[in-house]
Amino acid sequence: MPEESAAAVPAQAKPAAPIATIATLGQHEGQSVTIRGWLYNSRESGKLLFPIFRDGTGTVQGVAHVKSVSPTVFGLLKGLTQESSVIVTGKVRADKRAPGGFELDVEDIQVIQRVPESDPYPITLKEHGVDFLMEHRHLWVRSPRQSAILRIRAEIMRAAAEYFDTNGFIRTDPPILTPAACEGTSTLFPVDYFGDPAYLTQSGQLYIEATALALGKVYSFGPTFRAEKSKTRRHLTEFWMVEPEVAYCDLDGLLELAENFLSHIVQSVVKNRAPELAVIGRDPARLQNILPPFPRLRYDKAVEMLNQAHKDGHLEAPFEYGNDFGSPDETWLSSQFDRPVMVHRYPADVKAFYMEPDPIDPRFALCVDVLAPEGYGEVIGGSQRVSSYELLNARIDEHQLPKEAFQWYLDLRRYGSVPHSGFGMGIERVVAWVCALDHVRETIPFARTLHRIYP
RNA sequence: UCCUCAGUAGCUCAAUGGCAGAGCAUUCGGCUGUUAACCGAAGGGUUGUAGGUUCGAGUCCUACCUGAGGAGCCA
Repeated sequence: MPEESAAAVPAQAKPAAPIATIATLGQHEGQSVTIRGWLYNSRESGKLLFPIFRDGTGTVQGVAHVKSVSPTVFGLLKGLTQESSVIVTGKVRADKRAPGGFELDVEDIQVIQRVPESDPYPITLKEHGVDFLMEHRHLWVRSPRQSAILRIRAEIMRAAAEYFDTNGFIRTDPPILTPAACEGTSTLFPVDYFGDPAYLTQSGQLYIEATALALGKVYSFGPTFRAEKSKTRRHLTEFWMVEPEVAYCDLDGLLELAENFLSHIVQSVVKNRAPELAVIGRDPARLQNILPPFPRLRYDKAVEMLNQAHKDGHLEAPFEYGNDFGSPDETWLSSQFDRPVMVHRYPADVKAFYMEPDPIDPRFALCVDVLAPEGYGEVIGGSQRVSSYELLNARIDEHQLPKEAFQWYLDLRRYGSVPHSGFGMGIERVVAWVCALDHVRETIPFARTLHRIYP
């Protein structure tokens, strides 16, 4: 700790009690412990005070009676302001009335910084609007609900990396600054690269195809950027994506990978983040059900379902065969299953240039979209990649992509081309689904959306 | 880019074209088991901006600004 910080602590005797976190108070029942945190809220009833402390791991209610603590401690606690930082010592006591099962009988307290009444903490315990909360995101993340979501996000990211790291994948992160588009240039953020145009990556896929042909099984994990002017509950301009790419893997192998990967992530959250799921009110029963195999659904069959749904009045617009699914279509489809549904073999015309055509019927692409249940829609998009040099070359021409920029990508088909497959999974959409959130802006510490880049 | 909705106290929201209001927060007082504690009192306003209609505009009209939801596109 820097000396300035140490000097800011009131000159009192060091607390004799061991440091503990609120999440592990149950291990210290009957003992005195020290909590380092903040005042979340305070209820006062005359000579009896109920300060609620938080420390990032949870919240606990303290109890302080005027006769049970020193006049100094009582004076510090009485009228203490929300979010003042405190180091508090007290005895852990089991109490049926406490939401977490334990209370803290306060013995001593140091106020590290007292929030002044003249400039109170802006986020009260009452309701707030979206705009206000996003303007104060740097403080909003302190709320128990937001903290729990960020803990679940961290678990999802940890479990994703764990799955690949323990299944023979090598992490190879692609560049974030790129010379050209992966699929067209309209949705890229341009940057000035020493006088030359460059762009922030919108997918690492092309690069990890290269490392997959070097290392066999690889994955990347990092931020991606899309300058799409989308204003919906599932879009961010900056989001995190995890992308595996596997040499000698076909579409069937990719589907197996996707269902095993996704269920590992969800089961890890159920196992390791049960308290957080409880804080946000998410029923773990719906998540425990997310086990392989996931249902497979051909595009043709999905279209039949959508047409029937339109006839039955569940969907407003009739679905036109050959199109990609719109948001309402995806939402309806994904709400028909109790686990993620894997829609495969879309018409090649509506899909990306690098997707391998189905040898049985080349009008369809060997691709898959994994739609999360409960109406959350697409969380994974992937495909088997074109492995033929001639076909890929022709596709690049058809899509009028700059041939020069793709020479290195074509090299992958010149020298030892093999069937290979991969997918991308958007972390924020998975977090939104696992946490049952209304909007992805709560799934990332500082969301970047259209028209919002502060704080 | 298009469609729809919203902007009033620090926050969440009321106010038939006719005196600018409430709850929370803040301040003061009360309360020995409170669970977004409660009870009493006080302070707090250029109604997003600029025009217009009207005896009179928070309210109606026009433009703009800001935000939200959705479409398209995507993970």
